[in-house]
Amino acid sequence: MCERILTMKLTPNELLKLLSDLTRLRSLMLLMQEGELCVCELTYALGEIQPKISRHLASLRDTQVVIDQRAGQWIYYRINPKLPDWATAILTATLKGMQLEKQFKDDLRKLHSMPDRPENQICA
Amino acid sequence: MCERILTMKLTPNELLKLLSDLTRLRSLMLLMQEGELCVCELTYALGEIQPKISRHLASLRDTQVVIDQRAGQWIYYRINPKLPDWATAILTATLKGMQLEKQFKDDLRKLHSMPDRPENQICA
DNA sequence: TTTGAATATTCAAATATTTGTATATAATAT
DNA sequence: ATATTATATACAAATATTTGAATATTCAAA
Repeated sequence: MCERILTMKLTPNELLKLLSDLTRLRSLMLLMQEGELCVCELTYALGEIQPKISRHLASLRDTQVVIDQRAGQWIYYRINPKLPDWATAILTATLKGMQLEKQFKDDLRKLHSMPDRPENQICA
Repeated sequence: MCERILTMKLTPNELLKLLSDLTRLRSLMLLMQEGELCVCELTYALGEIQPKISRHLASLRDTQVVIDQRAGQWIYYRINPKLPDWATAILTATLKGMQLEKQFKDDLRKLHSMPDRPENQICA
């Protein structure tokens, strides 16, 4: 009997506002590249404090740009696979641009160098 | 002898910040759709005051997302044709999303209904 | 050379967004 | 139960952005 809001409409302006913040942008681009990451991985990769990452992920979750899934003590985030085509196209084009940026390369390197990185066997 | 700054690098974050403001977004989308518009056309189509439009166009010009060209008393703006591929792809995808929005359709309709619309024979 | 129309700029006020710090919740292991 | 780890949230302070109003500039026509 648990209803869901299925009619939430994401507008281009809303998505672009979310992408305009560097912390959210970096997080989203890592999710685009890696598929699925937990909060502690993003926190480590970006070198930011945990509440900051959590807050930004919450705004992405609230707008359904990302979805989350708990696995024990970890919560994994990924890009919502049901985004409209135009939104996916914006994210893909943005990733192309980000892949040219030193900061993005550094973020990826940092992520892969994380010690005791939790293993995510969630993705179906 | 007039030198130009040719080495200005637009980053994804910078472009996305520009796209995050609704007035700039609406202006850019009209430019995407129509090719070339002067300040008074954008002012009329968006129903905003002129200084507001001018200010936002200035920020787009300063970052070279758009270029301008004077024709008598009018100044025509258009998307910079030399944008990097990823940036063009973001704008194209955004247009796809905007074309679904009532506001964008209204803006276009308003533009086309403008009385005494200046004729722009600039585009080479 | 004055007038009017189009556009640009300045700047302080209003508004929106992001941040750090502290604290809360939830799951796991002991 | 208690401690520990991961994550979320609240809220005021700090920061950034946008706005309106006034004014300046530029061009063309008279």
